[in-house]
Amino acid sequence: MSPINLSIDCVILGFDNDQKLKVLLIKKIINEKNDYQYALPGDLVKIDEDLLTGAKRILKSLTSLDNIYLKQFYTFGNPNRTKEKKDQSWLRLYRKKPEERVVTVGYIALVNMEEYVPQASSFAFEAEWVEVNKLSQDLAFDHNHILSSGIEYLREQIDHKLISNLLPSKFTLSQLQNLYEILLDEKLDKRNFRKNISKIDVIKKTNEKQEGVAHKPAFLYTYDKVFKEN
Amino acid sequence: MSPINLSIDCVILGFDNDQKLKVLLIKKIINEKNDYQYALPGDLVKIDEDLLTGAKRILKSLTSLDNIYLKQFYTFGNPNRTKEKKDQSWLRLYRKKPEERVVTVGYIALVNMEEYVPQASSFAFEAEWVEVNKLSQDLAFDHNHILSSGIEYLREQIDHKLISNLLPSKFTLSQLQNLYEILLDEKLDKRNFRKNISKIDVIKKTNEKQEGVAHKPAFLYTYDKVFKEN
DNA sequence: ACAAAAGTGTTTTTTTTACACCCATGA
DNA sequence: TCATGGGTGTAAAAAAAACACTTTTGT
Repeated sequence: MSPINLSIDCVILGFDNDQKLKVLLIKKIINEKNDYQYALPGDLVKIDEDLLTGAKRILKSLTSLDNIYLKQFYTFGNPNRTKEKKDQSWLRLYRKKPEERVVTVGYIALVNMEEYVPQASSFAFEAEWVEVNKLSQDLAFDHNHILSSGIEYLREQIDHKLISNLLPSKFTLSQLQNLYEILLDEKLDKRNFRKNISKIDVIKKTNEKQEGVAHKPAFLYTYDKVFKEN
Repeated sequence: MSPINLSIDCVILGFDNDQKLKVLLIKKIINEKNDYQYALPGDLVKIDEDLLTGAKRILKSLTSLDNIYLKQFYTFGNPNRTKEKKDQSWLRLYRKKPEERVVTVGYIALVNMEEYVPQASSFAFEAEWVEVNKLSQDLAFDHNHILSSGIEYLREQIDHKLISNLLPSKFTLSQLQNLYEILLDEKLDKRNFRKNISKIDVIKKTNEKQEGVAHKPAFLYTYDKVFKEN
């Protein structure tokens, strides 16, 4: 039985105040003419590394993002997922055995685009935020499918560990509501939203307020320290 | 980079009318003295087989269970998950490279113990239903952990595809309620339960009734045909 | 003084829970 | 006729949804 390669692909979703959900993609050179292809940051797992450790290493090596909370969401094992013509060129350049099957484990994270600024390295010659809604249907391998599975996973049950990673350490309730609205893709009522948030005991109000805004400054909130550390 | 082996492990939960949740385990011979070890049915994925196809093949080859709806729930990749002493003996007997790392994808199913009667084959010399609550803490590899993850996954959101596989094609609402109570491990109110079920549009009442029972016969219900086929 | 976002409570509607008796059958 | 599980509705409580005005700041 010949070997199956194992890789990890990271769905990194970014958010800033422009109301658009973005995904972090890398550009990969696929031939000597410097043609490129967009892909999720991903690579092979090392022989002795835990999957989560691998996910963090790969993400850092391709985009320099570090200290990100990543969560496994699904494993993609279609035997033909790397066999399409569009993908062979890159595989032949970078993989010792480009014809071999690759099963990939999907990890997801949310990050604050202002706090985490990606810098391409390794075989990524660029790392770029792309608006999810404007995404063309031609990512590498089955990455369009992996991306939509990741987003779907996220919407199914909002995960405060993921969210707390995205937000700055102190944030306003409007920022949080904004994020929910983008993730859920629906408008929420401000008063009801605040009632609900007040029931979440890992979110705490601080005494601090926004500064330098041309309106009534909002109180800042934070995720419980213990919660963030686990 | 030396290869990573990929396997699949199946958490098959069984249910009959004795009110106990059971898991299907196989017995594996671990040495020449015929000592054995309990394990979840699982084996290596073939080089060119889809994960779901592999899960079905492996389950069938070890227990002869066929035509089971299986669902992927998590991938377990701790590099030491097969490295414990207790597991080396079996690995040396059956695996070409017993020292190599194995990442395993967990699949889960629910089956009707009366309809699906396991028969051991391949390296399983027995296939046996074991009550989950009475399970000793010494399954092969990290299978205790995989089993509890599977059960937790199931409880988090009841999946009617899994449930419809478990139940006979026609069932009473008491059978269904019984199943919910075992899965959720709590008593449910009969009237409220029926109100809720009536809102699930893939569950349909038939005109048929139970026969040969020493009490008022219950109407039989069924999952929508289209639903079962997808 | 004005523009901009912050903050705050009450009523209505919907959903969920609690609860008890008669019915049809086989033994 | 008795034991067994089947089947049904309503009221109370809890949760969710709808809704508008005043406040604080910078310009």
